[in-house]
Amino acid sequence: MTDNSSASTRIYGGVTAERRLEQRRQRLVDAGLELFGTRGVAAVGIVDICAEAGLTKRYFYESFASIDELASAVFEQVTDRLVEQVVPAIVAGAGQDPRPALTAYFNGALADPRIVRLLAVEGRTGTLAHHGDGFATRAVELWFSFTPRVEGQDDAVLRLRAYAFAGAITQVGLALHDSALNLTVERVIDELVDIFNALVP
Amino acid sequence: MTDNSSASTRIYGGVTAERRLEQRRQRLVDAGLELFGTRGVAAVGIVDICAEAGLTKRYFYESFASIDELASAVFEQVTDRLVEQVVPAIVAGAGQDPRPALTAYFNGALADPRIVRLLAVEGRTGTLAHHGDGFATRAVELWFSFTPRVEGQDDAVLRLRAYAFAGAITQVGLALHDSALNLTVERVIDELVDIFNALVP
DNA sequence: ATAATCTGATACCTTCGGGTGTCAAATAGC
DNA sequence: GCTATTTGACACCCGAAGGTATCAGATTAT
Repeated sequence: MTDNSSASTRIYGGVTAERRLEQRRQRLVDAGLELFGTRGVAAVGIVDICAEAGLTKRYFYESFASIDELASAVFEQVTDRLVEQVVPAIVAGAGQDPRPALTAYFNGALADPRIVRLLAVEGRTGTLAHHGDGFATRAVELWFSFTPRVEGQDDAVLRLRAYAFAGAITQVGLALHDSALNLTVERVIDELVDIFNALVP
Repeated sequence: MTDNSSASTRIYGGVTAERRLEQRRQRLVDAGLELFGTRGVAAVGIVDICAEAGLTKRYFYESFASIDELASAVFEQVTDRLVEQVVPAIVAGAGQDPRPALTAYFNGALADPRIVRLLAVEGRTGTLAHHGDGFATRAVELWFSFTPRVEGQDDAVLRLRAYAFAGAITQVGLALHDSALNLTVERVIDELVDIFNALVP
């Protein structure tokens, strides 16, 4: 049963109504990543989003009911893509070599200041706090699922180290952009690998 | 030359006008720590501050020109006190034993969720970003001044590790409050000491 | 060609918070 | 007791942003 049975739905510019809506929605999400990732969620209004997306309010409310709803969508899209990129790299490392995973994380997140800010700052405040917690949980679970359990090792301690490492990566990502860490990409990844090995004995 | 020469300044409730003003200002700063540290700066208005402080707008503008100005004052007071508490502990450790410093940091910052949030989240956004950077710089400089330099060691790498450790502490502080790190205070400090030693070879 | 509908711009209403001013009650000096 | 100052409460204005509605022009189906 296709949606064609609906009364009014035309083809414009050669694209389906459904697809046009989807494109507009994506433009709004892109605008959200840009503005949320640079100015911060709290400093962005609906009109700002529309201006950045090249659309009008009308199309904002077509896809979202509020700024927070858009922010959620942006956060979800960013984190979903990140997991998609990192998980295969973890599998490739086979729980032994952390380098592929860290390289993937670097390319997928640390390389983009907007994503760094979204994860490190915006994901902890306001409505996004819930999503941020969810992402942190996912990350720690990933860590657990790929870290070899040592007999007699306390789980709580492992968990603490997982959070510690997550915080370390995040802070390095922030320092990488707004201050001067005069290091090449390879150098930074090397250091992250060292830190990882230092935390997982 | 005392300020008594001024025309109009009475004693109320047994306290000087100057001191009354100072007390009101401090009540506003306290209210700021409470609200900024729980709801976040962006979600707090002037009337909220006044309600929390038990004062009216009039006395807000007596000491501050805007919410951001109050936020700056709160941040400065918190970080100043923190440095006052931690620096002697660093000196006590004599650049060898990190435990006194980490214990002091724990008691002065990690133990209070409002301060954790202020440092980890609010200090990175909006007007406070500048102050947050300043505090991070102070912390890293402290790290450098008390970390023995190894001959041939790259400064940039040391700097990266300083940021990494700062991020680790911050993240552990966050996890400590909003999720369940089932560990005693002593245990957490023990782990932080271990992580410190792992990062400073 | 004509009607239907999609689009984009803009006008409008409403709410909320910042910021200022006024006023009565309380307290201190004389 | 009487005046002046301090205080707290409240009323008011104004601009910014959210949210809704209207309208002309462009595009497509018949």
